[in-house]
Amino acid sequence: MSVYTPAQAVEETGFSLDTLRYYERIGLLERVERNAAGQRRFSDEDLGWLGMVRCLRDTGMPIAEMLRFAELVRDGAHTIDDRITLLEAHDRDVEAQIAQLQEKQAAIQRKIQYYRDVLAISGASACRRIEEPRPH
Amino acid sequence: MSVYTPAQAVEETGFSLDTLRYYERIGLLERVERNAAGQRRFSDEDLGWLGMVRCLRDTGMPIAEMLRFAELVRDGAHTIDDRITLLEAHDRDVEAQIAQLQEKQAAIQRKIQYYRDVLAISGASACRRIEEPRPH
DNA sequence: GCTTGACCCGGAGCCTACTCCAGGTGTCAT
DNA sequence: ATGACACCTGGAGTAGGCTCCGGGTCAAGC
Repeated sequence: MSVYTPAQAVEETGFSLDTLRYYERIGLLERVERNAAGQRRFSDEDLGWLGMVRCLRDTGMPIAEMLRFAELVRDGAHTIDDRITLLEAHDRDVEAQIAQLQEKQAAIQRKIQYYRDVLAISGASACRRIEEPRPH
Repeated sequence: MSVYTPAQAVEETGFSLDTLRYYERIGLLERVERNAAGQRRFSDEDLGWLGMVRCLRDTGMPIAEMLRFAELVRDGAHTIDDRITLLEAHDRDVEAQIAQLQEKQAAIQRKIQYYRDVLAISGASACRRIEEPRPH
């Protein structure tokens, strides 16, 4: 059970201090404790939650939906079904993102190979003229 | 060698008409032909390029970098090395995105499983008290 | 006792990538 | 010939997600 200064929270979470304050303002992060001087002291729980936020954010969940999730968490144990439903939907979403990235990546790699072929042909001394059927 | 009305181009590319006009304005798409009445007539080449743009956009390339790529394409065959370099960098970027998504997805799935376990335990009649070590 | 540095707050500003608007034009069916 | 419709233009506005600013407060070292 330790506490963390703002600088330490930045270090641990990878969010900027401005972002942490922003998340607190919009209610994505519950009001963080303050010391006597009014400075934030983050708890392990805060950092745990921020880890979850990072995970959701990095997988493309919009803030509005993270807020819905935060609300469910705040509302207690009887929302666990709903949390599962939300996370499952997001999981499917991430799955789709991965599939789409892989598909487009293959296209990019084909394009790279196409360019390599163009270079190889134009470099071959026997063949000075270059056909460029798809010029981009 | 066919031409496409704006509505057909929207259909084929999946971009909105506003987006197509926006891309033309910023130079991501070269000036599209107009008919006598001033209306756009998209060519196969335009649609091919837009396919590339969609691919790059969907894999997270920012517009500024797509503009760099567009410039290389416009500058002709001697920029093919640079195009390969750019696309290879992007390919690595996409690879990293996929890896990161997979990693975070695993964390989400663990969280879902954790919630399922909580439900299972709290549902078991022998055990009314719920331990929630990580309450989110 | 004074500066430096880390932090506070509310509010304004910014960047990206569109998206919408107002007013106008050409085409076609009724 | 009169709508309805698809489209045009330049410019303004929007949404999401931060990021920066100005003015102020404490604590610590010199």
